[in-house]
Amino acid sequence: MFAIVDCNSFYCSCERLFRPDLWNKPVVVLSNNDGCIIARTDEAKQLGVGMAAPYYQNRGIIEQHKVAVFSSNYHLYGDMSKRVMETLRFLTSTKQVEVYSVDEAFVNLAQFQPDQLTQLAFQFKDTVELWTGIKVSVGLAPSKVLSKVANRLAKKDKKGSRGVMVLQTGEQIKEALERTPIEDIWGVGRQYALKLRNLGIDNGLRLSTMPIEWARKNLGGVVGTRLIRELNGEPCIPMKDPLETKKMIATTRMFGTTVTELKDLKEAVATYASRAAEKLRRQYCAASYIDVFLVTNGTVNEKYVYSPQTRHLSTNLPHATNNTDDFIKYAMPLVEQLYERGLKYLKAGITLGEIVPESAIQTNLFASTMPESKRALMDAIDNINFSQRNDAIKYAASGLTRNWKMRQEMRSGRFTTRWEELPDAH
DNA sequence: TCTGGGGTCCTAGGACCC
DNA sequence: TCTGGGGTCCTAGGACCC
Repeated sequence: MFAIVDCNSFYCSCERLFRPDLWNKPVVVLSNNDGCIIARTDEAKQLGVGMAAPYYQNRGIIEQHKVAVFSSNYHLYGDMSKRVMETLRFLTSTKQVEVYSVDEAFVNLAQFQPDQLTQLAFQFKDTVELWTGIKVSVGLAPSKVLSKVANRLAKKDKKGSRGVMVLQTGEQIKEALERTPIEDIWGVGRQYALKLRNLGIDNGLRLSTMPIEWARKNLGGVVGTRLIRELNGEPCIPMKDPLETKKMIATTRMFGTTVTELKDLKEAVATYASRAAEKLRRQYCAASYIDVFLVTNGTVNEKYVYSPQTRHLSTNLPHATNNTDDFIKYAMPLVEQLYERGLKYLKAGITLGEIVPESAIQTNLFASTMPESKRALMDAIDNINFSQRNDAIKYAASGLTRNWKMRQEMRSGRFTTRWEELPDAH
């Protein structure tokens, strides 16, 4: 059996922790650059605020109903997420918890008896809420896909289910699948939902009765066959090893305003390279492949139409590294080659690939390896930047003025990770 | 003019997830 | 005027090998 524990409107719940006056009031959180709505509470949902919808399209409703609006505050959400995950590990064991995303985790329950499960599910919920203040929904079932089905139903009917749904018997599973529209099945996205609906397959139960071979042909091969099996209670998606490292690391951002100058693009990419290198060092890895991309949108002379175009270039480094200045050194020429005067730039990003453990860096005979002192310097920069403020120390290539920097006009305090932003108690 | 039957590795792109 | 920022897995097709 598997459990999925999912935080309710996670980003909004984090904001409410420090704003008790917003309890039971509509709240939304915006994406970087304050572009889209990426989290909303039930109250905001009921007002008709769309998910992942551009902010400006919902501005009318938001202002009319005095919905509280926050820019995203990833320091706060990241820290609260850690606390939730630690609680789950405490209740089971480190090895059985798979952090699936910032606000949800799978828990492998193989070690528990069937008659303990319902009580355990409530224990997860009550303990997380007591220790962190974050409300969660819990779904339990024989496979990961079914646990997601259970979780969704628990969330939909918070009063009736008290936030917990356990699917153990065939009857329970059947009924739950019948109540789940096809597009709400984990693994069925927009394309497949359309295809399935056209075939008259409109809920989870119908999909579960389709032949495996049909799924292989029509739902993405192996992925489709796994989905059908999971719906039938056969676990096919294993728990992920928490020690596995990422295969690629990317840092990309929209610009706060339209960028046209090469200098600004280079500053932005240098900044993203620093950030990506930090992520790499945090998992004790090194990379030898860089891909830089720019997204353009028409020319400076044309009138504005939203039709973004991506261009990218990559290069292989002579040896794997996790040193920020190596990445900047190799990324800058790529930016220069990609740049074309007269275009408007919306967004840029960098992806690092060919990732290997730091300990296994294959050094090129002719390239000098990173000396000890260099790694110590990187560690020092990371520590200062984490404990003080971001970019307290940065590379000159990242620029000082940063015209392109994203907007974050409504961000709350970093209450749990910055001493100077600790909330006052009155 | 015609012309086997395997393999491997790589890239691009689709589809999905949060 | 205005549309996020990450990731994963899989397949198809081309190039190349013997």
